[in-house]
Amino acid sequence: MDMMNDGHGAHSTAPQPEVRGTRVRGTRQAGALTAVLADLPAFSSAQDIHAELRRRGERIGLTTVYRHLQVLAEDGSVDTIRDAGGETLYRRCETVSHHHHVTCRSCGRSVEVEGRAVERWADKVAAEAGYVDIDHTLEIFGLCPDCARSRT
Amino acid sequence: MDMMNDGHGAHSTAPQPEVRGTRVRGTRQAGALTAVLADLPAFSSAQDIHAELRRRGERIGLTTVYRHLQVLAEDGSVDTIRDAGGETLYRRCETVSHHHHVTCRSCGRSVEVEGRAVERWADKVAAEAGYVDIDHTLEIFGLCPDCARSRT
DNA sequence: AACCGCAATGAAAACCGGTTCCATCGTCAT
DNA sequence: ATGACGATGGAACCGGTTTTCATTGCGGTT
Repeated sequence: MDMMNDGHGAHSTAPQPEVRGTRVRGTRQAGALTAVLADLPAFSSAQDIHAELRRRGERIGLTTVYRHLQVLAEDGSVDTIRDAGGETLYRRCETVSHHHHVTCRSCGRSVEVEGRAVERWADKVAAEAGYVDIDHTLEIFGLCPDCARSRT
Repeated sequence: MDMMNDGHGAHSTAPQPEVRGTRVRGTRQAGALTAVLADLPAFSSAQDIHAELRRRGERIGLTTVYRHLQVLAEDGSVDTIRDAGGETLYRRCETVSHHHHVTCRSCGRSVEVEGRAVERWADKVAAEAGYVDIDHTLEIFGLCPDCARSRT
């Protein structure tokens, strides 16, 4: 049931891990994906990212895109959110600490916001109810200035 | 997503609405589903709800369960959340006003909590970023007392 | 009670995002 | 250059949800 993007469960693996002898290989595809992620300012679906890679002339399979995004998400290199349709969206992570997003439901652009107060609140109410091992998800959606304007 | 309320809230919008002539029909299936929802205290998937209906000897199709849950969710008669696997879970709504849930990730049982403070916070930070038409999703997961105990 | 129209139903098929298989490819240490 | 093994990717698969469409049955009418 649950075991996907958990709350940063395991301690990290460095960007370029090196597990005794065998190390992560630098492939053309991995580099291209990283490059595209660096360019995309908005949360995008794996399929959109794959399409963008193809648009740029990269030869890369959808499977590979999914695989890399999964790993990057575990690393904390990319943030993930679920849109209203349940689809997972990805974007390069800007800040390391825990944060939330205000995302444009039209274009996907988002800004990161601190959420310490909310976290404390969540932990508090959950604890009051007797729950333990608490985790939470919080996403804020709206229309960014640009999209709001062009929608008048 | 979009409201599909007929623009005639004229008379009775009761459990058994009858808007002008022929509209919502009182079917065996609809009743059974409502009954099961009334009994289930935890967030359950459409498939689980369907299984429970069958267990009770009801003849009802999975499609119908999905359709009803969809409508009830729009009505606000049932609350919905997404579990970690992206599956939608349903539960009868207890309080009318806006609220959030502290849900057990093991058994699905949940308690409703007020969230005015969080809402204000969400609206504030979003507004500061220039976003409008703000909406948000917030779910808290943990282990309920019972599940925490039996997990020693 | 018999009749009818249309909403409701539901089995099967379509859909869809995402994952797994596995044969092949390409990197990197030697 | 060579070989081993990780990386790749097209196809098959998976599971939840929606759509299709022929059939059913609720309810008002005759």
